[in-house]
Amino acid sequence: MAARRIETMEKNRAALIAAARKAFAEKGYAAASMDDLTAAAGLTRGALYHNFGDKRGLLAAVVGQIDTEMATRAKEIGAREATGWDALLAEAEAYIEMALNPEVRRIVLLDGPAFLGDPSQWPSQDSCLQVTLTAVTRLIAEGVMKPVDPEAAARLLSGAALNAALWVAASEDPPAVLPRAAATFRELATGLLAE
Amino acid sequence: MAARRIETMEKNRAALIAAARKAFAEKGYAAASMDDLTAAAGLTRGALYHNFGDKRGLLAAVVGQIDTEMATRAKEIGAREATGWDALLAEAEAYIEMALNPEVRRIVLLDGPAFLGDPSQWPSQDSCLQVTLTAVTRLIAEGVMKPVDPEAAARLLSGAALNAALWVAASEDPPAVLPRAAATFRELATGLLAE
DNA sequence: ACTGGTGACATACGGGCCGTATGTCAAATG
DNA sequence: CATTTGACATACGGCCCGTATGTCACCAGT
Repeated sequence: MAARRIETMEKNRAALIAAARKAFAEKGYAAASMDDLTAAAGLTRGALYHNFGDKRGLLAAVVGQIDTEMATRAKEIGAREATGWDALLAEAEAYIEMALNPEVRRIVLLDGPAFLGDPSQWPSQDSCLQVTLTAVTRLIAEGVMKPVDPEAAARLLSGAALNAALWVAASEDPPAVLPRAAATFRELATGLLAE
Repeated sequence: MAARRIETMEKNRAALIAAARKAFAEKGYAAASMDDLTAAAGLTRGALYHNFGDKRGLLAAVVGQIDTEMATRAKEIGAREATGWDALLAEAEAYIEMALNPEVRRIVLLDGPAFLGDPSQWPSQDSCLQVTLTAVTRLIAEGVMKPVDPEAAARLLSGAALNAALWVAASEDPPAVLPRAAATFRELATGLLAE
C-alpha cells in the first residue's frame, strides 16, 4: 500500500507547520529564517518548498490552522449561551481573549493581513469572520438585530473586537485592561440591537 | 550662516520620505528595496542610514507624516459639524474614506502595525487615535455618551472604522460598499449614546 | 582670505536569506 | 526484480540589509 508514503509526508507537513508557528510567533514572519525553521523540524528547505511552494504558502497554512482553531473554540463558547445575542457577544469576547495569545496576535492579526492581504480573501476564508457573519445573519432574520447589512455588521464587530485585543495585548497590564475592553464592547454592540 | 547645510539636509530628508511613501505604498515595506528607493530620490543608502538609522526608522518617519495628515484632515471635517456627536461620526467616516487611499492602507494600516508594533506606542503617537480619544472624552463628560472607558471606546470605534475600511478597500466595488459600511457604523456607534 | 575640522553623504564589503535547479534514494508498481 | 516515481536534500545565484571606511563641501577661527 501507498500508505507509508503519504503518512510520513503528512507528518512532515505537520512538523513544518508546528515549527513555523513557533518561529513566526517568536520572530515575526519577516525575520523568521527558513533554514532555521526547517532545521528545527528536522528537515531542510527542500521539504518546505516541495510542500508549500514558498514562504508565503507556509504562512497561509499556519494562518489557516490557527484560524480554524479559533473559530472552533469561538463556536463552542457561543453554543453555551442561551440566546443568539448572548452567543454573539460571547464569541466576540472569546476572540478578544484569544488575541491575547502572542501566536494569534503576531501571526493572524499582524503578519497575516500584511503579507497575505485582506483576511476575507484568504484561502482559509477567515473562519472567524464566517462564524460572526452567520450569527449576525440569523439575528437579523429573527428581528433581534436592526436590519443592517450583515456583512458590514460582522466586519465592524470583529474589527472592533480584534482591534481591542491588540490594544489590550500591547498595554502594560493586559489582565486589568481586558475587562474594560470587554465591557465597552458590550455597550457598543447594543447599537445594533433592534430598538 | 550655517543655513545652507541644514536646508539641503531637510530637503534630502523630505525627498527620501517622499520616495519611501511611493515605494512602500506600491511594493509594501518588506519588498521595497532601499537601493531603488534612495536612487529614485537621487541619493544613496548612505543618506538614508545617516538620517533615519535603519529601514524601520524610515518607515516610522513615513507613518508619522501620513498619520499627521490624516488627523489634521479628520479634525477639519469634524469641525464642520454642529454637535460633538456628529463630529465624532464624521471623523470616523473620514477615516474610512481615507483608508481607501492605497498609501494609507498599505503603510499605516498593514505594514505599520506589523513592523512598528501597536500604533498607540508609535513615535508619532497615533494622532488619529488621539483625535478620537479627545472627542470621546468630551462627549462622556457632557453626558452625551454613556460613561464608558474613554480609551476603550476610542479604540473600539477607530478599530471598527479602520477594519471596515480594509474591508471596503479589498472589496470588488469599493464605491458601492462604502455607504454600507458607513451606515452600519452609524448604527453601531449609537450603542455608546446615553440612552 | 586661508586653513583645519566637522559632518553629510557616497562607496565598499560581509553576511544572510530566498527561490530554483539539480541530485539522490527510498518506496511503490507491475 | 527492474523500473519509475516523487519526496526531500544539496548546490548555486542573486538580492538586500547594515556597517565600516572614504571623500568632499561647508563652516569657523585667525
